[in-house]
Amino acid sequence: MSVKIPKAGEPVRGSTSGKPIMVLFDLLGRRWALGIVWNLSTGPQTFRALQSNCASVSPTVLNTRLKELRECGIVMKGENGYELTAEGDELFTYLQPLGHWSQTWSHAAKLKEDQ
Amino acid sequence: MSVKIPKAGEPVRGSTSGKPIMVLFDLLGRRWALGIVWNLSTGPQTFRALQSNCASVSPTVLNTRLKELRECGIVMKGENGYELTAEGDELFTYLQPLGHWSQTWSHAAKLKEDQ
DNA sequence: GATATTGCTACATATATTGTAGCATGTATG
DNA sequence: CATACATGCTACAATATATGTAGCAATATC
Repeated sequence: MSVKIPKAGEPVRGSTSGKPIMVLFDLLGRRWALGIVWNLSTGPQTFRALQSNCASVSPTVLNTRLKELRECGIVMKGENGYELTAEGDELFTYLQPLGHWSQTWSHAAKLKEDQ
Repeated sequence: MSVKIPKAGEPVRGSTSGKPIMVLFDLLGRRWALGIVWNLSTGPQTFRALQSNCASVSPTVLNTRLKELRECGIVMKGENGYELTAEGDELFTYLQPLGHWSQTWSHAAKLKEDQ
């Protein structure tokens, strides 16, 4: 069974629009996809390194995600293992602000929980 | 069976760190979560409206996602259906640039495919 | 009080993810 | 050369999640 990889301009999992943003969301809305991009932002990593940084990801899924991300031009295989492409790097710059936001969000969530 | 909802500061699905960004990624890395936030950014929507905007989402999953997003303070129920909270709105402002980026990305992917 | 719309729940089926084992290849070490 | 270790996977069973369809209860509309 081959993995369905979202292609630009093509419908994705039921979305008949094929809107690029929905294609992207479909890709990133798979387990560990965001985490992989995030982890690779600090530089190339071997398969095993990624595996231990993405805590509980199974090699099966890691490999599947890496395949998908490679086919979509976000990740590539280099000398030192897997790394972000120029595009992947650009994507990361848009993801990065979420790091800071998530902290304030998490803080707010905690306060609410403590009430 | 209750849905495990990521809580700030708590470990998530095997990630023992509980880093906020990983908590957020765990939440957003579930099917349709990103799409729901995106769709709600234009204003409140009824359950059924959301359902038809998120093409193939099943009511089961839509309801599960909405519950999760509500518990995490990103979505709330208002007079006119579901809508983003102030925090959700803020999250969206960080997501928004991805809309434009996804278009150039999709374009690049197409060119590559055509070679 | 009949009809329509909305917000779901139920449930069977299909798909995705996890967790563990382990193999093939490459490189370093005796 | 042998053997030991790391790396990049694949296989596969068990479990969790998502889809698709049906339909029900509650409210609004005629």
